[in-house]
Amino acid sequence: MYIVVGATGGSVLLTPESGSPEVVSATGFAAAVRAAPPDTRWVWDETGRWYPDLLASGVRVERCVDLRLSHAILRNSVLTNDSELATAAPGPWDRARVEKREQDDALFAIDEDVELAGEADPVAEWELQQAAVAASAEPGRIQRLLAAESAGALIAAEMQFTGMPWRPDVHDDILTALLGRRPKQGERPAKLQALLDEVQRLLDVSDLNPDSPAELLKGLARGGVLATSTRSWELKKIKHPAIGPLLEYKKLSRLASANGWSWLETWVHDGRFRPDYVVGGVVTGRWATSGGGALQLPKQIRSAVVADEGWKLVVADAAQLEPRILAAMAGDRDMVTAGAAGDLYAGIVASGAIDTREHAKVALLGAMYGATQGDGGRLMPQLARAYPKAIAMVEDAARAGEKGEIVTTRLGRSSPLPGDTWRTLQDEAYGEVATPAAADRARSYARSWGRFTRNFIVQGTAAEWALCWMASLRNRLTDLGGGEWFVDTAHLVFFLHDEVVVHTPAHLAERVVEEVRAAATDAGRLLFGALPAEFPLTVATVDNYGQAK
DNA sequence: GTACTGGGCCAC
DNA sequence: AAACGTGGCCCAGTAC
Repeated sequence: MYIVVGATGGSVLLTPESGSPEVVSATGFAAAVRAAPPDTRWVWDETGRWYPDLLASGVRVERCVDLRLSHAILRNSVLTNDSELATAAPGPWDRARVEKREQDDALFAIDEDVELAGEADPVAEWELQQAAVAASAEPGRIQRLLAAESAGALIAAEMQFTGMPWRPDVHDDILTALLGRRPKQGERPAKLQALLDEVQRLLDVSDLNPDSPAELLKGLARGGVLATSTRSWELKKIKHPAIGPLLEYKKLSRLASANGWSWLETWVHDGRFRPDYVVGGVVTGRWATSGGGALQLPKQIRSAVVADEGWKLVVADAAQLEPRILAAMAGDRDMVTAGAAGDLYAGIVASGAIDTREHAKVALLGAMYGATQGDGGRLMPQLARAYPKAIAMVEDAARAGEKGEIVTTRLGRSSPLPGDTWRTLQDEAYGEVATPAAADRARSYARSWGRFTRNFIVQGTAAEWALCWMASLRNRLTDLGGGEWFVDTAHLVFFLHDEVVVHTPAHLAERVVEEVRAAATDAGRLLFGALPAEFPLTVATVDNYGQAK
């Protein structure tokens, strides 16, 4: 049974599947959720607008429908493109998510432009969405995607609520060891200054400014070092005594500016790092984060993520996820078999298709990214001979993109159409006044969009697998129990594309490991049914995140 | 002061 | 080895 949640004035309007609507206060809403049967599906406009307050009141929601996220999928999906929802003009359900800051300003207060009584009525939208799914050629497919996306929204809110355990003292120790003591505002950390002094001395350029690429290039030139750019991998090729300390300066300088003391003060509070996850924030369906750079935590500082006393971190990542997704969605049994024993790349070598593991890896990555040069590009024909179905699938996706067509993931997330510039360029290339240069440019843009669609189907389907994995894991962790929710129970605290971190009481850790693996099997079945595609995990039970991998 | 862009680098 | 996908963030430089 579902209950649609809407706002009316300062109150909450609850419209159940059967029975009459009810108006409750904000606090009454939390009580109503607590009192409802646990399998109630709460249908609301946006999870980030309702769930944080419920969590703060100690109320957990098992299932929801996030109408905004679902709307975005249904509007674009080829599986529902005939629906009333998809053919209507863009409306309030197409707006961007409510920013967290705005939510803080006005918790249950309603903005004029998102007034729910009118055209943004969640009851009407919910009906349109159900109709769109029901009329779809494959309702089960899109249904699973919507369920996974909404579960993801709940998980994102819960992870932000609990936060990832973070020890500022350990972080500070790491910074101090690498950079020296925390400097005064506007000063360079001691070790950075020492490295810079050395670079300037070795180049004999006393005013070299390392922090501006353009200035650095000029400074290097004055010291007799001719570089074409200041990229680390370019500088590495140059033999000069100043290059070593310069590269070290760049590395440490990045750490200081991106994840240094000011990051710590801004993003870690009360021993927790609480990133703002943006579910479906990437076109492919991957998550993004806003603020704190949670998806780019450098390995250098991961040991500051320390389990609480008496707790453990279970860190699990899906090994070679994207190539396995490619094999499974293409139904390429030979490639699936190559991955069955554990290491897919080793399996490809064992099958005789490619000579070394390293070559197998770059060839496969090249197939998914659209490599044309280097080892990746060179090995493609070999890979295509050994695994024709898998390679044909990504090649077809690339050809579709080059023609400006839409491609779709396993569960039904469709790619956007290329923009106006793209179309104009293509049209010009075939027009009356076409020049060779225009044709080249058009071809280059077309190929570029082909690489996007090629990657979209794999990355997007991998994102679906990861959502199903997490959704299943969340249910399994709930079933594990252990006491008061979050206080005594294992829960997700971090997600990174193909990797999860569970914070768990130490005595539950072994069972969490089993559930994480079982959830991966669930995800494989949800996406690929009976096809025996393996999605092995690397799992580590550790005291700090730095010990994993 | 704010808004935007490009260079660079971190993650997957 | 360095060109091949998705991002975010920081910084410097520039335009307004």
